[in-house]
Amino acid sequence: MPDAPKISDSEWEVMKALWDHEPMTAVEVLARLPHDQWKQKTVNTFLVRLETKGVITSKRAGRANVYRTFYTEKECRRFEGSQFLSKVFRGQVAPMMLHFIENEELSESDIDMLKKLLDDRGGSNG
Amino acid sequence: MPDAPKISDSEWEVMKALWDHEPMTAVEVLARLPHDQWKQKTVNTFLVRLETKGVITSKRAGRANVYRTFYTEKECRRFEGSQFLSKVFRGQVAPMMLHFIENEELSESDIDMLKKLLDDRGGSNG
DNA sequence: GACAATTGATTACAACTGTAGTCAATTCTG
DNA sequence: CAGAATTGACTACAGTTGTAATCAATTGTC
Repeated sequence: MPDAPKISDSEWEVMKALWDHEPMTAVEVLARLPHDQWKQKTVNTFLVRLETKGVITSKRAGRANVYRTFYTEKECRRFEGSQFLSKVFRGQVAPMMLHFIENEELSESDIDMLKKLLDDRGGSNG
Repeated sequence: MPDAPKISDSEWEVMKALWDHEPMTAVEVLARLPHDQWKQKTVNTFLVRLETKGVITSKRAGRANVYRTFYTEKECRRFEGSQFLSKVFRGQVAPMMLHFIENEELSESDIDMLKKLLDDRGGSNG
């Protein structure tokens, strides 16, 4: 998978809607987004831009365009994740993990799950 | 601490240099950045913009402006981190952690450290 | 003191983003 | 078929970002 192009904040919202229910028309995408977040035309613009960037594709079906994603959410997360890691945490994974452990809410079961995952990845304090 | 304003990718590079060695003049900031990344004038622009945004401050010292940060790296990480989390991982911390565990390099000692941290946060699989 | 060097202030300019509106073609509807 | 409704295409326009150059003031240098 080649590097996904840069997806803006608003475009990410559209992408998440699309990943959840693709394929969709522009009207359907709007309906899937939080109410009153954008006008229909705004969503249209985002879809056009995303297609221009090569992140989604479209096909005419009757009167409307039907859109579907070209990259998976996982792929885009990989791209954005490594960008974020290097920009904000200087590429240092452990400090980043520490940050999130300290700053975000983790349930007991989240913690258990993560510990199990870390066990699978090795280390000796399991 | 109020919410830090949005810091762009390039501005983050400047901020990291500043956090490491503040206070600095524009010339010193450039010297601290990876060689040939930007021209002096470009770095100047970033510093001006960061000050306009209220992320750094400056004081005239002789012929040059001396800059220092207004927000700590930790504060900015909190802001960017939660933005990233909600944008890319829909606010779900555990899937995000899982993603990084699966996609980024973690040394044995990183893993041990993280497990200890998780132990301190609770959970039963310690 | 005249000229050179330094450095901030101001200006430039295109691409990307957020947020739509207008125009025009297509398609229902009666 | 004529008018209404739908929907894509195109256009708009300001703010942000990347990337500097020019202009002007200040400060060394001989």
